[in-house]
Amino acid sequence: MDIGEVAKRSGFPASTLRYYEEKELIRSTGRSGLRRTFDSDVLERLAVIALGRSAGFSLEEIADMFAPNGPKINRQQLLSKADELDRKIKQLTAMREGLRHAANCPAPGHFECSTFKRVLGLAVKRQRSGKNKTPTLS
Amino acid sequence: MDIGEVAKRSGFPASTLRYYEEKELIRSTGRSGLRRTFDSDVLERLAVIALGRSAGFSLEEIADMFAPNGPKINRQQLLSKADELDRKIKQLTAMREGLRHAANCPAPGHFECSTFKRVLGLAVKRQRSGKNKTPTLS
DNA sequence: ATACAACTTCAAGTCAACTTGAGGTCAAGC
DNA sequence: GCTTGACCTCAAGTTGACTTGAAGTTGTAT
Repeated sequence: MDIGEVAKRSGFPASTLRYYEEKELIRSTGRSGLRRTFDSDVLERLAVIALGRSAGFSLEEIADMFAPNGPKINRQQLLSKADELDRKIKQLTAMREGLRHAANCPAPGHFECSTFKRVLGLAVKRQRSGKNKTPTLS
Repeated sequence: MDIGEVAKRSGFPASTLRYYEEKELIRSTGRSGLRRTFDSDVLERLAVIALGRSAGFSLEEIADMFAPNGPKINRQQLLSKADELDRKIKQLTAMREGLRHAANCPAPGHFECSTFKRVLGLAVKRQRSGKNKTPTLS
């Protein structure tokens, strides 16, 4: 496939695909003349990238997930990413419930509502360990 | 509390807190001399912000959630944010499972593994409708 | 054969979200 | 009463993730 087709099928603009290739998140399998040709499995990779981005992961983190990282796969890293996702999922779930509650809570300043607070309390439950990227309440 | 205390308790640097105030994501309740004073409930707001950011929401989107938006609360908006979160949670769950599978899948190129692909297929299941921010497979 | 739409590179531009720095103010402890 | 450290403002700088533009090349349809 050429870049235009990948663009159409993935939803990413061609410029982004070139950018991703430069950043080594995807690979073109060759050239036909000047033009890149892509193997169709690039679409799956792009799906993972889209997923990861929407989850708030940086391109670098996503690249890490793809990384063969030496001769051995870094299962440990994958698992720890999975755990990270797990925590994020719990937080998002709490936040979702908080929003749903807020949406039909009579309190005027709905972010001050006690139910919402409680839910948040659960979400932000002290998860500090060394240097964490995202700030947490103490 | 002064800004230093908020910084310490929230994990956000003071510079970020000033920035957030400027962007009207948080409010200082007054000044003591030059110095901002914050009400302790700013900590909850900051927790929501941290949560939202980690979920990949922009500051603007988060601000929208806080917005009283006229005399009436925009429940509709909150609910639609909740739904958005719900979709995101499903995607993240799929990705988490994918990662866990990949971590102990014998396949060499683990992102090419069929189980993982299937899981992804579910995650990215056509959710297009008008202009969506995040690219999707067709 | 010619046109032209779709590709190419490379440099520069943009935007969000912060951070840093210079230069200044102030409250509290010695 | 003076030093000092934590605060202040405002402008400019940084980073990640792209996008845009200029200038050139090429596959494909007429």
